[in-house]
Amino acid sequence: MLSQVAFKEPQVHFRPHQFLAREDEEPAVIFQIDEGWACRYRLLSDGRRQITALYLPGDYCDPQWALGGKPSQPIVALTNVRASYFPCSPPAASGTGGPSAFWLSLSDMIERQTNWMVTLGRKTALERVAHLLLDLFERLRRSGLAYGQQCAMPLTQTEIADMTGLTPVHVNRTLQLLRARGLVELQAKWLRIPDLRALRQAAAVRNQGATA
Amino acid sequence: MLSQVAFKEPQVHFRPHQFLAREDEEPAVIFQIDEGWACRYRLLSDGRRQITALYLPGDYCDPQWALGGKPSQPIVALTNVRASYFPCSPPAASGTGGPSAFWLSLSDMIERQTNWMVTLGRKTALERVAHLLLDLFERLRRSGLAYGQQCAMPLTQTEIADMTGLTPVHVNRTLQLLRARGLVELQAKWLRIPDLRALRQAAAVRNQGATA
DNA sequence: CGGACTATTGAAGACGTTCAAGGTATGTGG
DNA sequence: CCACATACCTTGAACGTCTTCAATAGTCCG
Repeated sequence: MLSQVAFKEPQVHFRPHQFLAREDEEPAVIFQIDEGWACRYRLLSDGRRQITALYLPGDYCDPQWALGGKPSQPIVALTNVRASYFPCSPPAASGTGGPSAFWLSLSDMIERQTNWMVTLGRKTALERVAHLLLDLFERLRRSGLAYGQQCAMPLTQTEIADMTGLTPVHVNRTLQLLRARGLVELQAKWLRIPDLRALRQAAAVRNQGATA
Repeated sequence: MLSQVAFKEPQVHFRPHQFLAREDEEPAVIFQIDEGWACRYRLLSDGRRQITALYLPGDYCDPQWALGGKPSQPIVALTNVRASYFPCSPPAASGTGGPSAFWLSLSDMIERQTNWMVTLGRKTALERVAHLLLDLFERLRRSGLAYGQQCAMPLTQTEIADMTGLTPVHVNRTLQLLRARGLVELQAKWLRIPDLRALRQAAAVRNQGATA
């Protein structure tokens, strides 16, 4: 599939549920998502699923592959995805002054992963869902994909459950609680956050610098 | 690699509860643990604590610092710790054939972190504690610090609770369950695993290659 | 020997799960 | 345009795992 080399940036498309990478398969390339959402996950033998990373436009997928080793978890498209790709060797190796954007993005991902360990280990359902919605909004905003206080939110409640370590039923009830408290407006795959500060507090996350 | 530097390496010692690094403080050096255990954690405003990484002998602390950015979580010694240290720039940048041991260790750490997200999000108390003990044993064994089926286990039940996202009380009960089922023997800070395969199954982890 | 931390036990309660059913939206082919 | 299928969302009730609170016993170390 990837063998077709184009003149410009090589690009590739995926439909929902299509795999960008499979478990234990040597990755041929690293993707950069141009449009759409994807996720990495692990399935336990009895069907329990945990999503361990979400890839949004601009994200590398997966930066870790540049360090060597096969992907231990599959990556699948959640929506239609358009992506560029390039060889697995780190783009423009470090050493040239500051760390490149690529390595910074790896650092970001590790940081985000660490924050999620805290959320999964110690937070209530409300805090978990709040953290997720907040995370999505702020990442999309940094990429210029937020419009005022709004952004896209294509995840189903089952997918939210698999990110937050809850059941879909309880995610449903938790979203109702968040709506009832006026912390989020969420409908038709579109998210609006009336009061970012309030949601941050509800998510029990450290106050990031940017408040604008 | 780093442990084989001929001339005297600079070394430091830490006592239990002493900080190796504080939050938001520019790290001056990267440590390599020579002896003892340390951990990274985050504290929520109401006192909930989640440990997000455990550093055992041989581990770098923290490899992520080579990518730039300040540590967002403190690192504290759990036991007496002896450590070497060196500047934060990545030791012997990559490009010389395969990735260096340093980068592989970063890759290991990311992998371990991802596995912990699955455990914290989707596993029962028994599976969590089993996973932790298994993880410790296998890491120590790889460093030659296991003796047959046994290894040191200096963590208190409260520390186990802060790793597994449980309460100390429930950790206590879960350990009793593990003992009653003959999956672990644990006393006087010493761990024995009678049947590694059985414990792996109880932990619901993917079967690693090495079974010996 | 005293004090602080660690481990253990019991009882009550909360948060989230499970099971089951019904309702709503979306897309497809006739 | 409708009938139908599939996925997604919503609601209720019962249950279970883990938490919380509280008290006692054990261990370490000056």
